[in-house]
Amino acid sequence: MKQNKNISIKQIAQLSGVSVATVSRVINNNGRFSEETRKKVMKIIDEYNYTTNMAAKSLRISKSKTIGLIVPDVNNVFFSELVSEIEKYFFSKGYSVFICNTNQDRAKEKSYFKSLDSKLVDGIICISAISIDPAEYIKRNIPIVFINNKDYKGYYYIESDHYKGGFCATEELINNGCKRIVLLTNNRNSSSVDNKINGFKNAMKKFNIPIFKELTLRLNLKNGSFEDAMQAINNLIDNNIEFDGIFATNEWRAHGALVALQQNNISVPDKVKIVGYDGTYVSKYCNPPITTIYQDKKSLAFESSELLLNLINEETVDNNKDIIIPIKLIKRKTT
Amino acid sequence: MKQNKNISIKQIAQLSGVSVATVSRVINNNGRFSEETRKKVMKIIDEYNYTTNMAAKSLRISKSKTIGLIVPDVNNVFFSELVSEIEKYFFSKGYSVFICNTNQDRAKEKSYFKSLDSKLVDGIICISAISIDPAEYIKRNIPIVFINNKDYKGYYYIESDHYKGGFCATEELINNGCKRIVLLTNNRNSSSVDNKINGFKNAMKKFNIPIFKELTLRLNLKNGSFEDAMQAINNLIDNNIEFDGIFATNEWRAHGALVALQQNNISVPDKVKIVGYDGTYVSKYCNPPITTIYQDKKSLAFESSELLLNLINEETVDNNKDIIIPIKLIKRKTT
DNA sequence: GTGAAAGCGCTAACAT
DNA sequence: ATGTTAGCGCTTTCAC
Repeated sequence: MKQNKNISIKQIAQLSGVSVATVSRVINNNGRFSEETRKKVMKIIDEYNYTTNMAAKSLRISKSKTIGLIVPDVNNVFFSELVSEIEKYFFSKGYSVFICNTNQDRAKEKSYFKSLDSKLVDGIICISAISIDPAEYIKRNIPIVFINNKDYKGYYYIESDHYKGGFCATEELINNGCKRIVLLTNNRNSSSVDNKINGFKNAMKKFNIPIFKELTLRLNLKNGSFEDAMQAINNLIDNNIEFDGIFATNEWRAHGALVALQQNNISVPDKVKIVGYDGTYVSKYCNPPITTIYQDKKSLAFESSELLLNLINEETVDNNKDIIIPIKLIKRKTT
Repeated sequence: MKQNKNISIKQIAQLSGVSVATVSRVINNNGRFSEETRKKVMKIIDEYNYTTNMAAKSLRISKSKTIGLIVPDVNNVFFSELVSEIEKYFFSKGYSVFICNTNQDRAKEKSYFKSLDSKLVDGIICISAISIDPAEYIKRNIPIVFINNKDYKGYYYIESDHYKGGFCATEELINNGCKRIVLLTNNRNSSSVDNKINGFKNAMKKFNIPIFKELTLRLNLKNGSFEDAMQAINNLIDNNIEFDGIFATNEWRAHGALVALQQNNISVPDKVKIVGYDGTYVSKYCNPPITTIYQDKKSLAFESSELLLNLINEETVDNNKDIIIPIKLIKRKTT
């Protein structure tokens, strides 16, 4: 490295005695240059430790080797696992990723769509429970892939088999003798929640177990899933509402429920059984570990990343716009 | 919005009957235009829902309204809390952030430095245990701020008071009667680990408690902190090495130790006391909750973000290159 | 207060 | 195989 300031193609051209076009061809390996010139040019490039100015390149080719990743909350393990897998994939392909945390805030999400568009990202992966239709905010024709969300038509989406997830979770409780099952979920209407609930309902129906209104808890997120779930279960106990099973649609809720029961000296799984959802370390390392529905985060991340990259590269893509990833039940100590 | 394709300043100029220079002045509020022209121009801008092409702007002004955030592993709560706080801060200032997960991989970190440089980020925040001196890979003169790492000279850094953290953790164990204290940490030599260890040693010295070599466990990260810590503690037990206190330098290790003890029916805190480090929900929600040293993640994130932004804006910055954030002991059920 | 024009670093069409 | 050149969209200097 001869100097600290970055060098441009123009200067490389001068230093190596060729034209800028040739330098560009060498750099991008576009052919139409001799081996000899390649060496000359590469020598200078190495010597000066040249790196391309991506702003200029992006401006010129309208691609940025950059994607946007929209996520409700990196702070939640389930999402952070997806983030790290997606980042890993795109890093390996030479892309950088903008992390866009929405905190379920529509205005923020909107603003991020605009900003990603203006920064010329080549594509977007959107993991978001409530989200908005990007079409209004993205002017350029770039691909967008949704994870666990098919609320908007016309996009590609990848999701876990939430219907089956809801069904299996419920079935597990029923198979273990539960008759009064609490559904512990949020109050959002999104395809993933809907599917879990449908699975729950159909399992209940199949085994002729009644669904009680007072046991159907659709929590409004206030203090975080854990605290809200704890409080909700405490409410049931305080009001002497009986229950012997809990299906929680994420693991913070499952864990909150578990802790509430323990604090009230209600034995798990003897008196009450619990099934959680996601398959993160929350259910794995708590005490006792919680039976859960495992979402395959690696596949979710891989399939969506690969699909997005194919769409970016305009490779022919399977016409099926919906990829469903199987879930599985992990039996542990709460059922 | 009249059309889907994005519109350029040139077209806005034509549509509003002024020059591109004037449009640019209006957009950037640079003065030297009349209120009347402002209205004319803004009307077209709104009508066509114009957004600036950041690649072009970046190229021109050599700034991108973008920062890089280098982090060992978003998947670890401690880091993800920092990430989400930093992202929130920069979003509010109109910046986007590139998430760069290094997984402690030097090559990846190197590669990210280059790529961030070539994408014209305006600054970098680096949270990284082992890291490399960025100077070699960043050609442009942009500010870089380190969190919890002062291994490289000449940069600004923000860190928790790890010396005091190590000291307080150890003191807490000693005050609770521990005589044979296990130090459970990693085998990296970084300023933050060194400081924790110094705090540990000085506390031991102050109270005249001997440090035993067989209790000084500097783990090589293999299966994750939790698993490695579990195994290390199991090793001690299997080899009949006595101990009555554990200072773990993060909470996964503290939790792993706790679980290992529980599986061996060793009562915590009766037989062995544990103090962890970081102050995430890992120590808060496990059973029993673990006494820990709390790092103020919000302050860490805020101070480093604000400092970086000031440096980017070339505002005069306190000459002190080292900001130390106080830690505190959170007493819970394991001491 | 406004406009013309240069140029940031790059690619690609066209010419040779 | 190589060079010339236009132009991506923007800001900014300079002239008026």
